[in-house]
Amino acid sequence: MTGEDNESVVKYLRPPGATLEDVADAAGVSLATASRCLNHPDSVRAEKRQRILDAVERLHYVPHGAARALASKRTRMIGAVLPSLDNALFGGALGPFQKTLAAAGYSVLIASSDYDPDLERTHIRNLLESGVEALLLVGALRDPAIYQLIDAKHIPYVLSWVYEKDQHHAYAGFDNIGAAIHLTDYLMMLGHRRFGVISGIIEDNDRAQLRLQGIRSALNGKSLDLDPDCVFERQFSVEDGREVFRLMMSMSKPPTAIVCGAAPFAYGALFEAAEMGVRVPDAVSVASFDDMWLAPHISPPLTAVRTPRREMGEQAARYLVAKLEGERVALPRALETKLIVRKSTGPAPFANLPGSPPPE
Amino acid sequence: MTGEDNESVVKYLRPPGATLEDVADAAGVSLATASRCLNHPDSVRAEKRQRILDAVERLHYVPHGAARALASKRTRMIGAVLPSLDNALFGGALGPFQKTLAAAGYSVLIASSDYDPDLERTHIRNLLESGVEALLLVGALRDPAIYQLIDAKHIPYVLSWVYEKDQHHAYAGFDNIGAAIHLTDYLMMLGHRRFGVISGIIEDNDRAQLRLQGIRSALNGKSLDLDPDCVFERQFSVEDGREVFRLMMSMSKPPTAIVCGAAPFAYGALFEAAEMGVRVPDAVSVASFDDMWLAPHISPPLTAVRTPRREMGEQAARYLVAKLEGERVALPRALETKLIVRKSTGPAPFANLPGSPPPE
DNA sequence: CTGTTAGCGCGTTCAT
DNA sequence: ATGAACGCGCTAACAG
Repeated sequence: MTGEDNESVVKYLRPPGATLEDVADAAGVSLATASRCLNHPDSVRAEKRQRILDAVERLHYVPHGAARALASKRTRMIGAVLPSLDNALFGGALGPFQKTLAAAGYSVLIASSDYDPDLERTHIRNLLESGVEALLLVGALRDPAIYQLIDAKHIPYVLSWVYEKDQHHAYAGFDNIGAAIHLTDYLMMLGHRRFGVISGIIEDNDRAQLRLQGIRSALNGKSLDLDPDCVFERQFSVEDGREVFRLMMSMSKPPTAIVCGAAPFAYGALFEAAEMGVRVPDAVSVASFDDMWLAPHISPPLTAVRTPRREMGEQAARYLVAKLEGERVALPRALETKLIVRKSTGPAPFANLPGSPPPE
Repeated sequence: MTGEDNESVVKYLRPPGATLEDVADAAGVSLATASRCLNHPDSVRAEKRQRILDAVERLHYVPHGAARALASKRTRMIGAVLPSLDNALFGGALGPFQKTLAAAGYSVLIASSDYDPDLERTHIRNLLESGVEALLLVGALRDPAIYQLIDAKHIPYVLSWVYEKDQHHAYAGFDNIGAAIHLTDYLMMLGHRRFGVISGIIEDNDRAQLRLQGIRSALNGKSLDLDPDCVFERQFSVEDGREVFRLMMSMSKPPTAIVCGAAPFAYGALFEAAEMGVRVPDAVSVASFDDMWLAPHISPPLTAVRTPRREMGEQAARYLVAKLEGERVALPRALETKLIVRKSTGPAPFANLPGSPPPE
């Protein structure tokens, strides 16, 4: 790429901006006093304080974060590694997370893992090196070595999008299994017995695993099984939703209810249904995780599980701040999901009423 | 504390985490050599290098970012202040931005301004204090004092989402006026003469200003005027899009073409049209900025201007990295927008062919 | 190639 | 209330 000739290596050097010492000199006080003035204003006589503040203003003094961090052992930075930044899903948590932290005086360093465990590990490491005082991660499933790495630094972290009752981690999340069971139960109550599932890629994604597990569990509870042929694993995309829907409808015995592990799948299914002339929910019901802004507007309006994205971001932020401020805080509790029933789900075709067994 | 052999007493007092000195000791080399080993591996004899790397491994050594930053004057952090993180719009640039930077060894500190200039100023200041080596901002319109602040630090920055030919700033953006003109011209070519506009809040938002300006300019080019009563300024939301659409349709002389400054407005308009039974594009055409994933799927598929979000993120990242690496780089060129014509736009009702004046 | 040394800019004891 | 001095952990000359 660029030349290796050592003498022409251009380095980035920050031209010396004003330092606290400059400010101190300009104000005719000692470095120590200037420092106090900025960090503990009350411990400095008003008169000098004014002089110092004036100098700060005049010299356009900006504190040097690294120096401050080194001396105080505080960076006031918090890291967040999310699977993706490109969509509204994780942004829905990241925004509030950042906002809450900013209000408390913290900055946030972000990185996206692209659903790649190795990339995530790398980013976590880098964030740790950058000196983040805490971490926000998504999901709990990762190499234990990563947790060791974090623990070795003794920094607090929160796992979002999942929740376990154990004490191993702090969670700012919800019960994926429970939500999936709830959704599936609702569908079964409508008479559905044959289910189709469009899931995200299971590997390395515990949210997807848990949701699938919940669906199976609910089915088993009614002595039903999830036909493996009816479970499709795809990358999150509308197109894949469309494709899988088409696939399902072409089966000899299509499912009467389709559960989508994420919103794009459901949108795709609904769009494809409209295009194919398949009536939803008359011919087939479609339900989804992640109630997003589009859900109430799409046709038919989508029945979906609201995942508490804003709440996760805020709760995670509050928890971490409390931890960092040294407060004794309890582990956050599970956040609620809510099944929002709209028009994309209805009674199973030929459904018997609840109570009478399905025809078989 | 019992059984402390004198050797470990010192360490005991130290904060968690091995330091480079510990590594050096453990490897039986000097601090300097250990440092070199990590930063310029080739300048250390293979044998010692191995010993050092082993020690690093064994002690779980993690470099101390702040210390490194202080000594090297490099933080390898880049800041980004976006109006919002909650939606896919800015995420569409942020993701690629972060990815590109990560590949080059940089981390990104983010903050959302919520379209609030004061908040933005605060965040920029904080990022500067945090030691970011460069900045990504959205739009060019802000208090000159902010640019002075940034310039005082001599750090490079890029303005995204807008583009000007001047040399004052580096842009990773596109020509909002040109895109708006192009879109409006297209609509006029279809015979439209009476336009409605749903714009974002103009104040402090130059993208919105520019787009409106472009629409006006195109109209003026055909000796037409934009009726002030047909211009609505709203917060970006589907609901506002719906509301404004309803308002417009209830006018005595409704516009035959609606230009939306952002996607949510267009979605809202289309949803509301469907609900009201207003036929698009037969009764009214709807077009929008920001071609997003939904555009091709919504009904009718939305005619929209594709804004180069990914490209902006990548170009901004590449430019900043090049700058920071000391390369002589030209200011980035304007990125292309593209009008994607779909089914939401069509000939104006009762339209005369291009050339013959509209009935009046 | 390697070790010694001098800071980087600031917070924080200590004295006063 | 204030100042002098030390050191945070590391990089980058500078010698050897």
